[in-house]
Amino acid sequence: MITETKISLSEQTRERLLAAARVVFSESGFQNATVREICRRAEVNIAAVNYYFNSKEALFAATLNFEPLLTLCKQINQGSTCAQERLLNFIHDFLMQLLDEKEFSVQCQFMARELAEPTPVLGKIVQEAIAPIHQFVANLVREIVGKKISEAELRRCVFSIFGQCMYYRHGQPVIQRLHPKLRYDHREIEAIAKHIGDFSLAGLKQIAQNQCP
Amino acid sequence: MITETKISLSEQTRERLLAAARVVFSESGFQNATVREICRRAEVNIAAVNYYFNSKEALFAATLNFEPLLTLCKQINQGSTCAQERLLNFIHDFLMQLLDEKEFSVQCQFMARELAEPTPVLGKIVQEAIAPIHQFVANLVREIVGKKISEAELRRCVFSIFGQCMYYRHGQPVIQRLHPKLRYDHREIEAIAKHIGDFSLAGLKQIAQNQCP
DNA sequence: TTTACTTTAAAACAAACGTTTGATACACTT
DNA sequence: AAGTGTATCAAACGTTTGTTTTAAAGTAAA
Repeated sequence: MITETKISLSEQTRERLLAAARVVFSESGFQNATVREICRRAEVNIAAVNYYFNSKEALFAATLNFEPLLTLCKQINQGSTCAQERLLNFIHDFLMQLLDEKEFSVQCQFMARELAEPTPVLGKIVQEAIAPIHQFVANLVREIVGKKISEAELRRCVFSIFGQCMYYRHGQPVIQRLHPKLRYDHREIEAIAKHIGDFSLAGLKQIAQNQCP
Repeated sequence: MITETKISLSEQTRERLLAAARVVFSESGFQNATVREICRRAEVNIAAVNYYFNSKEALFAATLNFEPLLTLCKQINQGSTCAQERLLNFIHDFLMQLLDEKEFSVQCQFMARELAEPTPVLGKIVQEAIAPIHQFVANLVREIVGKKISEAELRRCVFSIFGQCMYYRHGQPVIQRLHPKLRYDHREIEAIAKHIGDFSLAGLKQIAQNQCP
């Protein structure tokens, strides 16, 4: 049992490091985040990063866990509603994970940040998270607009939906200056989700009409 | 006249510095761009940056010139077509400036980059460029959907339009991995502009219906 | 207690950054 | 011809970064 205590102590610092890393990385991004700041918040020595993980980059990779994002897609797929309804649900849940600061879902923010400033682990993130949920939305869109849509146009529809969602996160520094009073509270996120949902469904319907006139 | 020669030589290095800075800043962003790289490309000494400008930041501020972006808005306003048509024109021209690598319009890319990684001159950029063109699009949207729309909903419409456009630039590293063959040539940009235009006009019509049922 | 191993700690390392220095070359004025 | 101010240059400065080192402390087994 003493062994367990020792391991658990060691695991404690490892976990503290991971927790602090998640926070700092999501706040400052991979590049701006410093190992010193992470260790300071975790209250561990600077050398701990290279002791438990081998590098800052490996620590960053270790903080990645996109399961909640992917289970979101699965759960929505299991719901037996129509494609339109599922798309609305996805937009809502995705925005919640993306914008709600209270909810613990830093993974989504990593994904968002990676779009703008790619890090060495971008490949992993694209493969494990971004590609699957893009595919998920692409499937929904194809169901909605019909199978006659071309690959290129389908891709643009997916980009239109993600672009609208991501702008609220990417543009946050700018949006904050344009509209200082705007806060992403629960009510605002609901309103944004409804807007993007309505806007996109109407857009998709138009694209569908363009395809088979 | 000898004085003129001397001054013009001096101006030459100053201009070479500015030109190189525009390129490097737009390629790598403010933070990632190094003074050494800028000077290397301009073929001037490192000290030139702090000699002609006082700092890297002031050099960056000196590269900013949003006139072409604002004249774009004015030109579109002078056209006497309907609001829908003017919005389509704006989306097209904006995307051209944003995505076309051949056309020399780094300013738009600065604006885009600033969204994701704000620099100390973000305030200036928001004030001089982003706020005006957001206002420009907001006016167009209000013309299209009618005056009953709330400020909040109007804001979301503008974000939807810019979000769609910006995603192609912000998401470029990711998009490149998702669709390696995709290139932003002239034809592709035209297709993107048409897609976002159709998608958005349909979205706006839907929002208008929501407002006055 | 002694031994072997793991974990922590402070300090130093090497590299990269923006910036500054001090010397040098040049053009122009007096 | 001497003096003045400007432009350029190589070199170094002071920080900050991720990483490594080296030794001490702690822990479990012999």
